[in-house]
Amino acid sequence: MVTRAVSVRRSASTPGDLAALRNLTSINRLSDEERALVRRLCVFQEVVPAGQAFDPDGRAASPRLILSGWACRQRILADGQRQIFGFLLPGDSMGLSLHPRPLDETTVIALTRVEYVDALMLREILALQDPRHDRLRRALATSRRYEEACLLNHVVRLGRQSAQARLAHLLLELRDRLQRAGLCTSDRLHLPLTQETLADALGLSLVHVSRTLGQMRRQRLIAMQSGWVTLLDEAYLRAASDYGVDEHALH
Amino acid sequence: MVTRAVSVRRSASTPGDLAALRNLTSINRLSDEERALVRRLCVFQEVVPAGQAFDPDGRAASPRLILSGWACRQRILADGQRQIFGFLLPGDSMGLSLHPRPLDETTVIALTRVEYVDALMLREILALQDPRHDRLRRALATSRRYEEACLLNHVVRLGRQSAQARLAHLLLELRDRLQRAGLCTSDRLHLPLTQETLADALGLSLVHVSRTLGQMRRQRLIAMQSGWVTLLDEAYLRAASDYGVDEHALH
DNA sequence: CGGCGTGTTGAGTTCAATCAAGGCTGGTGG
DNA sequence: CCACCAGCCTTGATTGAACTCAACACGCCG
Repeated sequence: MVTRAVSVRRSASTPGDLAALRNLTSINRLSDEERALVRRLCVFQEVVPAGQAFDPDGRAASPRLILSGWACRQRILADGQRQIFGFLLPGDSMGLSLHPRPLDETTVIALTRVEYVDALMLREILALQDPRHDRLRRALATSRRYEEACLLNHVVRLGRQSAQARLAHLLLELRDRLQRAGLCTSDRLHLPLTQETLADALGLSLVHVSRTLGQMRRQRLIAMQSGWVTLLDEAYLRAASDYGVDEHALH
Repeated sequence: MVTRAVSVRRSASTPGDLAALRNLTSINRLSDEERALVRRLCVFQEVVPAGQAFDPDGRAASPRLILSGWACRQRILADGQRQIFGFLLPGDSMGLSLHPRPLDETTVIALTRVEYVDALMLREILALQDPRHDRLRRALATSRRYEEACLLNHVVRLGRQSAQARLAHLLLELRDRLQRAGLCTSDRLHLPLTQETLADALGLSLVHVSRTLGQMRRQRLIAMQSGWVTLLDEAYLRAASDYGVDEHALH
């Protein structure tokens, strides 16, 4: 049970903003003005250590923009089981939608140390509908739609795919997302997730994830070392997991 | 493969509008003016026979309000398997959101004969942001949020629940939705779904759905006859499927 | 009547869960 | 420095849940 307060650290330095900017601009080129706006936000930079919940006290759910690190949306069931709905990567936002979404009500947990900026002010600025911020607003809306599209893919994985297909599909999706954010190459990604986390996302047991990954390694589909994954046979992985090229075609 | 054109029938009579109105008003009381607006829409009433796709040609996805009958959102995988994302009941809408959502891009299939109204004009009217239509707009937004909340529940079912729990959970959810719409009592609902449809929604095989339902019948948890389901032990079903009372608390 | 869609049931198989043990690594404290 | 522990990963053995294949029953309809 992670219920301690979020540790806070304000800082004028902006080490992480590049990642976030890259992600946003890869979706939709921003104006200099918007870029500067995002950069100014980094005054509100804060940090959550790994394993800790954002908004531990439940109700707050203040909007945030992730600069570095991984987080996930999850629900804990009555019997203690966990289901992960999706992952939040650098450049992703939470709670920024002007129209509240159920996704924004889910618990968010930091999987690694996460640097983020409080985006309360950003939300207020965007709510003004200033046309100068159109591109930024649209970029963030696209990002949210993308998250929802990933949720649909997640349903398909859970409902209709084998353990190996689920893993392959998720790896490809994460690779695509990281690559958009300029955070990985086409065949190699940093995956700071424990196998237990993968299991809770993919509806599998920890043990079976370990076995399946081992099997994929032996089949030379992937290679893993100290948190880095190499996709050795992307064509096969795509075919085996029914991963479409156009799945994420959003405008 | 269902690709024939949607059969169209215009009619001035409005037999189905009551259900839709009831559903909308149960979420948020409408003004007389809004009620009249919805009723006037019934000029655009049309019908799709069971098994047919809405927008068969792909790209259209015109907005609609379902008056009677059941439909589902689904995706067909490369190997022919089907995954159902959720069900659309009388009073539910599709494609009405002003901000396009991935959910609205999914294929929608009529599971029974479906009466609906084309809501293109309604969407245009709502886009005007006329404050007199505030309640209606909010009711529809709530309905969309509800759909998204159901999608999250769906993920939990698929990821972490047994066959029996999945069925129990889904039955309770459908009961709640139908009851809101004034279309069923607290313990008895009309379920016009084949077991194959249930299987494709719950990520199970047709055969296993049949077995599990039979088992639930033998355990006196439910009773079934000719498309009607009776929940004989709601308390047990709730507990066994971890179905929360407050799961659908949306404002 | 025969065919089709749907539901049921049995037998055998497969995939993934569970239980259990051990290994590796990194950190902590004696 | 080393002993110890905790967290994470791996592997084997066993169990169990759900799948597949197959046959058959039922109602409906042309």
